[in-house]
Amino acid sequence: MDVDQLYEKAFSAFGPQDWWPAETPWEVVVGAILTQQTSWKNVEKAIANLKANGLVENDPLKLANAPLKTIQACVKCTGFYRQKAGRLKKTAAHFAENYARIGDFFKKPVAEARKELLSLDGIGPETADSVLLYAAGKPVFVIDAYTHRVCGRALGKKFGSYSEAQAFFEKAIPQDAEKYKEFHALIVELAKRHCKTRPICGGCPLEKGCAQFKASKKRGN
DNA sequence: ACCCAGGTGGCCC
DNA sequence: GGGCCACATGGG
Repeated sequence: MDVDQLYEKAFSAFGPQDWWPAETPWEVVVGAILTQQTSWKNVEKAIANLKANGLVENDPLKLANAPLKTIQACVKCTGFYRQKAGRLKKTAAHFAENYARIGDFFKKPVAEARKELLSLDGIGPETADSVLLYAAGKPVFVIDAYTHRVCGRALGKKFGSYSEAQAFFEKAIPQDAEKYKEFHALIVELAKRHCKTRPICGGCPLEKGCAQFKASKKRGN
């Protein structure tokens, strides 16, 4: 199975994912940091907490000026809360200090924006690329643990590094941000429906005989 | 009582 | 460049 087939199969099985629901691009940045090693469910709670305190609008100023303790309390439910609160505040301060509007940052050339994101504490390749794709709308393919897992199974691939995996997908798929968004979401969906840590039933999870796929459909998740 | 979650940075070799 | 570890809460 190649990359196109994987996409088509996953899309026809799951449909459009409408991923990363956020009211503003800045909210995507906040969510991207919070979701590290954490389920999205808890991130939703944390964002609701932040919003209840008026700390997330389409600009980082409020968060940059908020007391650390307040931010910590809001994001506690996402784990690593001392780290995340500090990193959120520092990231917000960076954008507040350097840009009149956060949108100015998203207009920068991808390479430049990516480098800048990676220079911030708490933003690594996946978080940076999530921001570039889902907040800035740049055609950057996001790699996560699921991508490595799913591709190991479905594509019979083993990527040695983040950049290697990213280069593979960006070469295999036309540079289309909407498609990249959908594809990444489908990969996550695909991975979630199957065994978490063990190789899947001997092959592609989307094949008809896949017992786990059937079971997950039955569960309705 | 485990295991896992839409990672990252520091330290070591 | 890769391998381990701390970071921490919430849910299965």
